[in-house]
Amino acid sequence: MRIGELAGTAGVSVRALRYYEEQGLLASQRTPRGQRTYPPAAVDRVQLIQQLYAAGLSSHTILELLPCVDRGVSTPESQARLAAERDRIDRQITGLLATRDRLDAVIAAAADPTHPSCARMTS
Amino acid sequence: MRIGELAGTAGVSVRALRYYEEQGLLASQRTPRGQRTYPPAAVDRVQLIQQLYAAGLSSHTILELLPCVDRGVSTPESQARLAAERDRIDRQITGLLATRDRLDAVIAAAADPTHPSCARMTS
DNA sequence: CTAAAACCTGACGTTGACGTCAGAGGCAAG
DNA sequence: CTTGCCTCTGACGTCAACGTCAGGTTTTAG
Repeated sequence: MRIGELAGTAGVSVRALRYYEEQGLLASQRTPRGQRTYPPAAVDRVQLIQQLYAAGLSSHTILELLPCVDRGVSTPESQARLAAERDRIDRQITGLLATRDRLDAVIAAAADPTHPSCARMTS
Repeated sequence: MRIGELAGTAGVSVRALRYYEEQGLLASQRTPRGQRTYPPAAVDRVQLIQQLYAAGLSSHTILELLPCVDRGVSTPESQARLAAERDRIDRQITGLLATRDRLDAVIAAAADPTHPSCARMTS
């Protein structure tokens, strides 16, 4: 498949795919005229990259961990990095849970007429 | 308290506090000579701001939601924004949980000698 | 009183993951 | 053949939350 189709299927921009290649995260075959070609498996690969970006990993870190996550190839360094990122994500989840609960409490307080710390017009 | 003490207590930089004030997130009294002064409650305020930043909210959004979270003052717009941000955080948590589980699986696979998809030197 | 430390206001620099534009070429349909 | 869409490289633009530096004032310790 060509780059436009991959972008549409994986839900990212064409620019993003070229950027991933530039960062060494995504390989491509080239036609004799220089156009990029991808195997179907590239869709999963791109979505994995997106998932790791969404978790706050940088291009550099993803580059280090991709062989590990994608094909199980690992070194002591990548294992340590992997564990470190896992812990970071874990702390991030903990913080987000606390924030969500705090927002929930505010929402509940605003919806509760018996405890309006704010001015309500429901009379 | 002055800005340096607040920064040290709340765990942020002096520059960040000035930035928060610039964004309208943090008020300060001024001495006759122009130095900023804060009440003790500013510590909690700053930590709340930090918590919201860490949850991915922008300065603009925090500005909109701070009266709501901090003092329960709310409008229909801020309530909608609040619910939207809560849902976004919820989806973010879901995604992070999936990512964490994926990393855990990779870590477990690497530590498991009975299923080494990678090359191991443990002979 | 003096020197260090803290504070002030601008204002430019940083970083990462792309967006966007320019200019040139490639590819299937009619 | 040509029209219109897709693709290419290269390079500058963006945006947010600060970092950092310059040049000057204020507060504090001794």
